[in-house]
Amino acid sequence: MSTSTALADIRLPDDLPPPLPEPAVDELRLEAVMGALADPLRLIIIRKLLLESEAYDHSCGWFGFDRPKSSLTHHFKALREAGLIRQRQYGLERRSRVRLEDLDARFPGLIDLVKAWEPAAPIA
Amino acid sequence: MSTSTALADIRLPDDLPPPLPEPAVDELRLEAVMGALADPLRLIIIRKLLLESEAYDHSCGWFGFDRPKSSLTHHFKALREAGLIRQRQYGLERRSRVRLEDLDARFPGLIDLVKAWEPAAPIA
DNA sequence: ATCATAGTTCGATAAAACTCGTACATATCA
DNA sequence: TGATATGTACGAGTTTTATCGAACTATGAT
Repeated sequence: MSTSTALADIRLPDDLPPPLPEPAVDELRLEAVMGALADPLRLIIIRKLLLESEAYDHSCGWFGFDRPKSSLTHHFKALREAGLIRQRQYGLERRSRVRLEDLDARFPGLIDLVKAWEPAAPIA
Repeated sequence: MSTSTALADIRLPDDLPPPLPEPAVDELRLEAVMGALADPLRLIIIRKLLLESEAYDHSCGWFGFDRPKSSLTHHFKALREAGLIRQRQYGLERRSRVRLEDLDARFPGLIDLVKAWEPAAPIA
């Protein structure tokens, strides 16, 4: 769980770009999270991040959705503002990851529901 | 878990009024369930049924919401059509219960999320 | 029969949310 | 410097959802 010393709990900037604005853990609201997951495309996004991302964050394009860019921006923003994903700017790309620890802390079991979900129909 | 004989597993009509139209277990959709739970009032309904109902089904009025009746009809219907509650007509009243077994079977862990939820503000 | 009760249905309005085109901003690379 | 790639911001059109009043239905009691 922790590294060798207690001081290791002080996280250094870690060289990562800072996350885009997002709700803090204690600001996460179940109703907002549910609302964000009420959309099939957004469920696909989260599920794909959970099942197929190998420890890397992924840009919008990685998902391969055949949708206008402005639509994708809309959905990724919805996920970020509900607290489901964290986004960081890497040069041109804005990469996303699921806020696993935060979600597990506030809503244990939620992530498993998304993992187990099967889309009704391929949505692209 | 079971009663004395195997034949007891054949459930007799049980003298209950038939449930209003509802999706079958295998028709339950996570996105629909999430959508139904994205509303604070509907979360309150489910949570109150989970925590305060002593093995009885409860009518609309039992909840004590200060809202027009047509609004309550709307929300109870939304919950029923998403598969979260089962409703039966008892004379004048239409009593509701959470579809616990069905939800546990399809979305294990979901109910616990609602149980643990705390409303941001009293909604009435 | 009359009356009150519990809830529905309909219709209108208003507020959100989704979808997408266009224009824009910025980083990377030749 | 200019071209390209990733993604945002804004705005319009469309759809969905919420809210609520008013009229209605059906049950149960007096």
